[in-house]
Amino acid sequence: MRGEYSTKQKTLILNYIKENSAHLTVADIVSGLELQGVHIGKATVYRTLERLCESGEARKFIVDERSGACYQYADSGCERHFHLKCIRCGRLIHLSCDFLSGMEEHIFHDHGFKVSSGKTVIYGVCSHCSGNEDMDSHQCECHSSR
Amino acid sequence: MRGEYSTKQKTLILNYIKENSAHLTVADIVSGLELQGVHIGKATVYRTLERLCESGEARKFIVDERSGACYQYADSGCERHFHLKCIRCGRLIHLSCDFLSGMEEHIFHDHGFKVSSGKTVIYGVCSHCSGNEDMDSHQCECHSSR
DNA sequence: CTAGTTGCAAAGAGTTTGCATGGCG
DNA sequence: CGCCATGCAAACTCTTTGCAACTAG
Repeated sequence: MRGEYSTKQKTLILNYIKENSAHLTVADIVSGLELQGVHIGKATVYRTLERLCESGEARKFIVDERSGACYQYADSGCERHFHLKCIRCGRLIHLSCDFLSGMEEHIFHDHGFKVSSGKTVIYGVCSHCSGNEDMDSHQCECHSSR
Repeated sequence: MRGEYSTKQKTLILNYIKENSAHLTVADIVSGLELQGVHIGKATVYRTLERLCESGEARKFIVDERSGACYQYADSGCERHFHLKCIRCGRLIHLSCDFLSGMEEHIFHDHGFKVSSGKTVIYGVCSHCSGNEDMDSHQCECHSSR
């Protein structure tokens, strides 16, 4: 019996992340709505996003544990393919190709692990970001320091 | 002129993560050393690990923002392996196999995306838990973290 | 001796929780 | 009206920082 109400706040939050395709932190959402004259407590935003993630309407990313989790609107087709998240620009890339489907098969058959591609996010640097920056000065991977 | 001292604490921490192939949180390291009768302040552990990551002797990754970052001794191609996280029991599985290295290559060459395998965690259900496949409401007994 | 390191505790940042009030159905 | 959701603030957790004492080179 999952009686879930559809409240004003939930609608506002969902619309906000729907209209802002970039990844948003909880703070972004709170202050963004504030600019529109809407005040929603951050606890509510956390709790609402949690429910939206459970229902698959939103997706959560952890790019850097320091700056907090990011959320993004997730449309319905996202269950079947992988997501690549650029740790530079925050862009989310939907990637569905046969190779990755094969990978899923491989992991399942050879390692006994049933991959949930909808939940999995592959982190890295997108072509846009890696091309526009000089390769020597950035260590995108092995440096979590800052 | 980066004179970096080689202190007793740094050696102890490095040895500890070297001998424990598992992923360790800062708390794990502090309490693990405590059991050996060695006391090192956690601030020191954080600072030392940061330096070890910079020098490439350790690496850091984030599985779940709630439980904190994990550190691991960096050797034997650890940059090349992925982590599988069971969404049922919370177990973390190291997966290094040629297929996945191939996947990384594929994503880079065909999609222009430089994968950061250290930051990436593949979610799904491990072989231990998949005996009772029932994604929404079931929980198997192998609960570990949190 | 000098500069890097350690330890402790306090400060930060992000997230969660307790509890009373308010709103959906 | 019952139950879920909201808001606020306090509580929590992990991590960082300030500062005095300490130590490797």
